[in-house]
Amino acid sequence: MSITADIIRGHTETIILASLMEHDSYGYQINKDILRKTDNRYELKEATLYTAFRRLEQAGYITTYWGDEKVGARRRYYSITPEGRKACQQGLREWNEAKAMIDRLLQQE
Amino acid sequence: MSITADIIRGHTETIILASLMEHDSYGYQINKDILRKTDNRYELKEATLYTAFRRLEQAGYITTYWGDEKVGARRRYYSITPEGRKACQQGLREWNEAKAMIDRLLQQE
DNA sequence: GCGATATACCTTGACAGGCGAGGTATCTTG
DNA sequence: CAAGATACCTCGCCTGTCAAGGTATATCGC
Repeated sequence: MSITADIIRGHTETIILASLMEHDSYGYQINKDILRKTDNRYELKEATLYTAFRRLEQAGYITTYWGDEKVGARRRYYSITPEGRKACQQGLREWNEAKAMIDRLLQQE
Repeated sequence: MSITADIIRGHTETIILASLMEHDSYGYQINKDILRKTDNRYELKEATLYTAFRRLEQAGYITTYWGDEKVGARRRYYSITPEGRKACQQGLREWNEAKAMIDRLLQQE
């Protein structure tokens, strides 16, 4: 188990949604953005990423379309829905609440 | 899935160890302490709590002994070991790192 | 031209932690 | 004497993660 594996668990979907709040994107790019934002310290495993996409799609939080790349590999783009935006905000609220709670439990003075 | 279920996941062990850093305690008490510290907003499920104790014991992070209660139900006390203290500090470091990372990913300005 | 590497997508099956449901026993309070 | 609090425990399911495997295209060095 990697350092951050289980700690991130449960935030994956919110992290993806937060990334899509900025603009439509595709799997590979989203992961590279995460890597960049964390100074190369973290990125999602591909299997985790793509299973999360399926869940988010099923939940109606994202929609998908194929890009029309003339060169290079095809890209499947994702777009966040209004419900997804709500879920993202909700996830953010929950994160802040949980963060305060865990901080208190771990007694950080 | 409750609000904090998956978010807490992975912190359970550190939370228990942090509680035992203060003083020896027993399952029921630890959970009530957690409940108190979170203003009645969170407590571990019993099954989660006791399976975590087994893992921590197996890992050598805690030792256990039976209390000598004259009245009431018997209590199994837990005591943190030096290795447990190290693990707790390590867990705390990881939490702080992960917290900063997630905060950045969720773009909280 | 060819192997390596990067880009870009995907699925399967195993694994581990959380937890619902169920169990035991003691003490207190109405 | 029933109900609820205290106090312990296990079994088996569920769900998210991820190692391992797969596909295809483009680029870069030799």
